Amino acid sequence: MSLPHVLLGVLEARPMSGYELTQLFGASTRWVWSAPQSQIYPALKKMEENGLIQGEEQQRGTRMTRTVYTITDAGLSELKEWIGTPLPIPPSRDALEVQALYFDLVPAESAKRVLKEFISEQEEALDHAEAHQARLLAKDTELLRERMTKRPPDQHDRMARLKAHVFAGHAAMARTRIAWAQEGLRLLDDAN
Amino acid sequence: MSLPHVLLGVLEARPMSGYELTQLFGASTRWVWSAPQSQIYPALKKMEENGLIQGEEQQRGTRMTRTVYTITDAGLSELKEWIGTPLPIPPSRDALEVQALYFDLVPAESAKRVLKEFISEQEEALDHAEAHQARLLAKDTELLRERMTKRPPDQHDRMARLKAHVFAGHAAMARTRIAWAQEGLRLLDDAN
DNA sequence: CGCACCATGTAAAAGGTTACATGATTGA
DNA sequence: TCAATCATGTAACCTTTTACATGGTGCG
Repeated sequence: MSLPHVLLGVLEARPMSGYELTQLFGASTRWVWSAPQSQIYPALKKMEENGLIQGEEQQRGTRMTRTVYTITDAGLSELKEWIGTPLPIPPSRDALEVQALYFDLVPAESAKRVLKEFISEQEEALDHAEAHQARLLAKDTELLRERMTKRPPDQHDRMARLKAHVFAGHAAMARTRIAWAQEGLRLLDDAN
Repeated sequence: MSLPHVLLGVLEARPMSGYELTQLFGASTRWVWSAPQSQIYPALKKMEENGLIQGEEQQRGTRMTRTVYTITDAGLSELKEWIGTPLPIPPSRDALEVQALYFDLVPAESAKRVLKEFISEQEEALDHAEAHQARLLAKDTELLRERMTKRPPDQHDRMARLKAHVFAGHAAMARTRIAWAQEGLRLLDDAN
């Protein structure tokens, strides 16, 4: 039940088309949420039916139209209510943990290959999170600027710090995971 | 594609019925994987069709039967291959992070309520992970004992340490998340 | 003209959740 | 006899993934 709320959160910054949203959510494992295009267009339609957003058709060139969606008052209050609602803990389902649980069944080399690949992915995630955190603290992202224009300047610092904190968390998690995997490499090397 | 492998991993310890497996995977958000009963029975059937496990019907009382599944050689090699295969990074999809990204839209009190609930869940997870880690290091869990009976004693320490390491990771992640949420509480309290 | 990008959809399948349904056994 | 637990399934629904499908626009 979260995708609509994530979309509302983005549209709170400014109106966007389905295409723009697919770019944001697409491919990049890097942002806080990911969703393919095939999920986004139907979601937008349903949200419009429910009155959470309002689509406006715009002409592009002669015979191409794009629909730009704006969050409605109803959408904004739905979003605010959701943000303040404690959600049920999602069930844990981490395949790497399962693999690690059974590392004793395979040659140390195989297990180490899995961990090393994981470490390099997490290092990339760490870099990305730190970079984004810095950009937010510097108030140097497009969406944050859009959001700030609608709010009194004395709130801008707090907005930036709260958003940066999410990516600080991302980074901290990546560091913890890397340390865990490195300890795993050490354990695998230990003579039995 | 992971549920069958998780089931294989458990059945590597000893043969079990669908019922026993549902107990293990049930409800408890606490173990490494969770799955409802309605997923487990069909999965077992399919795995038997694929020759990964072998079911044996046992009589219970007069007119009740249970099917106990044993991992086959094919199942064991499938499991081992999977354990050594680096898996694609799952897309990030953490609803709390999305909420936190928009905490500036709601009263600090609402946001703090969400974080506090999260902290107490994570504290519980932390306790559980530490306890399980200790139990594994002490070689004091039923399944680990079963597994050790099939392996030379000089491997037992390594088995226990590798499995304990998974829960050490769980614990480390919980600690990181708690620290993150506490920093969030501080930021929310900061005057704008 | 051709290529990169803009723009929007549908369909099929897989994975997961919740609810419904049924009955036997064990022990207090 | 009553309740807790043992034991196994199906059905409907929702979410997510992968793939297919189509065409316009802008620029070099």
